[in-house]
Amino acid sequence: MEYQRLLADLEPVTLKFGEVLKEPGMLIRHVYFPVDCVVSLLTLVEGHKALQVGLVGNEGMVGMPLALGIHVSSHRALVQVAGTALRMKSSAFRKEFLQSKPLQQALYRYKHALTGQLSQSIACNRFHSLRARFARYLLMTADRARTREIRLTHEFLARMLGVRRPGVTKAAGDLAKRKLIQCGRGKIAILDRKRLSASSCACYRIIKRLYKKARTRMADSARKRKGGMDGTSAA
Amino acid sequence: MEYQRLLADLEPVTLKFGEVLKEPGMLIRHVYFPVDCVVSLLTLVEGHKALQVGLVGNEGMVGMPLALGIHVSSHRALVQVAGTALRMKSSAFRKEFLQSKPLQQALYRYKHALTGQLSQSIACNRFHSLRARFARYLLMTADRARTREIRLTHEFLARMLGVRRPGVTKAAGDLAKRKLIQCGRGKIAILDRKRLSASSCACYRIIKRLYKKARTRMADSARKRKGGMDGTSAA
DNA sequence: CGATCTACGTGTGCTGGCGAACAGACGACA
DNA sequence: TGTCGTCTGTTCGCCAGCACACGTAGATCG
Repeated sequence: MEYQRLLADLEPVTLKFGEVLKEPGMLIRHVYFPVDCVVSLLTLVEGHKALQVGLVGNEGMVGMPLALGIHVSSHRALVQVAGTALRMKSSAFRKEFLQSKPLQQALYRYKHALTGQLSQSIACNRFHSLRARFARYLLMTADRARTREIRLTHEFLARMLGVRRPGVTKAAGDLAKRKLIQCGRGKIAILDRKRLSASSCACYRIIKRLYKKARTRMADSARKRKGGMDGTSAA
Repeated sequence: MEYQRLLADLEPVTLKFGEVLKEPGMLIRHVYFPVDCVVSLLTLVEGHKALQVGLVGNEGMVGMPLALGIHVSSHRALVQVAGTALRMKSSAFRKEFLQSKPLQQALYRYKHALTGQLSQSIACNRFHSLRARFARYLLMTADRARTREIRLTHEFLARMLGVRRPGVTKAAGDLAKRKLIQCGRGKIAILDRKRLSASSCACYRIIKRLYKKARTRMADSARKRKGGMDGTSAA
């Protein structure tokens, strides 16, 4: 099987919350396949602000420019939910990538879905209320972390969403009053996924569908063998 | 030379304003290389609204999913400035694409720049004022149309920017008062590019730099031979 | 077990852009 | 040359989210 080579180059790593895997303009040294961690892709604005533009979990890879032959990162990649990932040196990745058609196909499909996510996010940021975007954010993160509880502060969420902190507190308060989520100090638990999804904008479902279309057995199978996954597929 | 084959498959076409080249979810039948026309990539929202997420001129291609092996469009592609383009059947394009490493490289680089444009647009839509975004839009369109005057109504611009029409009128009025632009019925002329650029957000310069990095001789040379270009490079 | 730090909750005034609506102005075409 | 349709200019009330600011409650640790 051709993934034998791939596996040999994959190295399991533990990623801590807040770790920065990539910085825009910097050389990409490794690609990461998240197993149970979640990584945010951020665009830096005016030097200080950093807005989330993409979210990568088990379904994807951090370091996508390499698949296009670009060796420099265009986003900041920030570990948003700690966990494990499989890591590979850029050189090894390029070598495998050029040799394996299925890997190419899988990553091109993923790239396409990621592009769709970006496009949708532009519209989302233009038209949708903070509350809807906040709900979408929670759902997308929970899906990728495969957990009901998210350990993030309002302050952090505000940065990701590009809004003020009290705005997040208010949005969270609203949803908590309606028993869709439950807030604690530095953590948010989803109580009612279904109704939370109804409170979020359609972007959540649209993006979910994009990744569903893009998914292939390949990436998952590589992870299962090496990463000790639980075998359930990402939502 | 390997572009000889490429040229044989390229067919010059005239594109009228308002023409829709692609519709999301539809099969991609042709790819287009704009010569002196400008094409907007739109994301549809809630069925009726359509927000501009990308702009394609001489520097790029319409139908990029094909370069990733995806045969279905993800955006609406709308001709925003009439003009000519070189068109190629999807099947011919795939064939050439798979055979030509330089073509692959050029398009992957372009794809990377386009991704950067999307990322930047997310931040732009979140943080920047209508006036700044309006100025950016004018500059980007003018750059690609290679003209000082843009023939678009406020109504149309409002749709592209995802705002109300009076909002555009106000933004245009502001800039006109300061002699940066001049408004006529259904047309806007840029009077002072430099100061207009200063009024736009940094996104304009950031995106410009992205495309500058991505540009290669290749795409231009193909166009020059067949398209009768003037030889100046896109701004 | 008290000090301190971090995170959450709330308030006030402000503004950019929204929705709707109307009036004036240019231009094409009869 | 008048008429009509399209495009532009402006207005009014409204609200989400901003900037700034202050108070309070869990956590942590000496």
